[in-house]
Amino acid sequence: MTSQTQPEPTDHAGLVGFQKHDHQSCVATALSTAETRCKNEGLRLTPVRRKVLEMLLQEHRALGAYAILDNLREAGFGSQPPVAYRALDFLVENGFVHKIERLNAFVACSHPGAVHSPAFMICRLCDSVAEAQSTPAKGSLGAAARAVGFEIERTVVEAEGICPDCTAKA
Amino acid sequence: MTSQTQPEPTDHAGLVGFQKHDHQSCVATALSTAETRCKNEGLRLTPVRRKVLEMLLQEHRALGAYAILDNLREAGFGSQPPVAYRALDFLVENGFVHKIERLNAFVACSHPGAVHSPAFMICRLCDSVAEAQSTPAKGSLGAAARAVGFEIERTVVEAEGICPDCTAKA
DNA sequence: ACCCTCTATGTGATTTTATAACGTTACGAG
DNA sequence: CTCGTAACGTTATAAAATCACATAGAGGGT
Repeated sequence: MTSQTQPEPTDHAGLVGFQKHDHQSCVATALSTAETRCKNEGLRLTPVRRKVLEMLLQEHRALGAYAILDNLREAGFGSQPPVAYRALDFLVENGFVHKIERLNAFVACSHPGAVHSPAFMICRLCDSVAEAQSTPAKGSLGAAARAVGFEIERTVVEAEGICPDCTAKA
Repeated sequence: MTSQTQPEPTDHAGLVGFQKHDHQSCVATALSTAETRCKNEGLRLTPVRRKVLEMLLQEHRALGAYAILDNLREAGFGSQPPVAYRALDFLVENGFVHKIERLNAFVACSHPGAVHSPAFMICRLCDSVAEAQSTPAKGSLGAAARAVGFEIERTVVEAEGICPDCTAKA
């Protein structure tokens, strides 16, 4: 029962932003980039945190905290919710991972390094998630905010729909 | 204990989109507009649903499902979660209410009638929520979606920050 | 009016998501 | 080495959402 909620060995692994790519090298690159950045900035990419990031990079889709926790347990880490949530907090705060509010789930960042305000495309059929850049302050929302004097600190932009793969299948 | 999680009698009542207005008449108008629309479209604005909508119109901020439920209980309706969630489902499906994903909470729609894709400004200090229009398909997200062939069905756009009122106070 | 059906409501139980609280471990600065 | 802090592990609990099933009500056809 312990792995009941764990995702299947994914077959989405070939997609980033719905496009094929060499997934193994993409994971490896992202991990080592993260390691470098942590070293430079004095952040501690501990084993739990690293494992969570690796797991999320491996899947190009959003995983719930409890799916992540199952995976951690199997890897020999602590098995209580705070273990997963703390690692996720660290990764989110430092921009390695984003939370998808719509799904109460988490994805690895596809544009590591640069500060950015991400936007997501979420396929409601296969659950894959692609990350794009958004410029929320520039559109009508930004205009509205300026008009009333609202100071934007952070934005959540998530589009739900059908990914090209699923469109093709149908 | 039953009203523990209920919101204080609000002092946000004077604001829509962070602007002063005659709140009582705004609530009354919105309610009767909803009634008319339901009649025209054969929708049933039952007592529970009406009560939930009224409650959300009264507060110009997001209420959690359990705060709503407390209020329903006090008004003599059923007191179990599905009562609130079902009313909310109806109201959201028909555009009378929006869910704020960031807060797992609900607000009355400020632009009833027209089909629209809303955007929200959420004050992290006072929790007030203002609704604006967004045109997600027109910005960089829309461009990204078209580029990869993602078909957008629905968008979540939520800005978190400080409202003009709270800025003034600080 | 009656029955029938479909929708909505009420309730208990459970699942899923997230946090609080507290003791222990271990890293890193001095 | 030792001290302070950050990270971890665990128990417990809170908050958000859904499932399952029984009852009540509204509206249509006759």
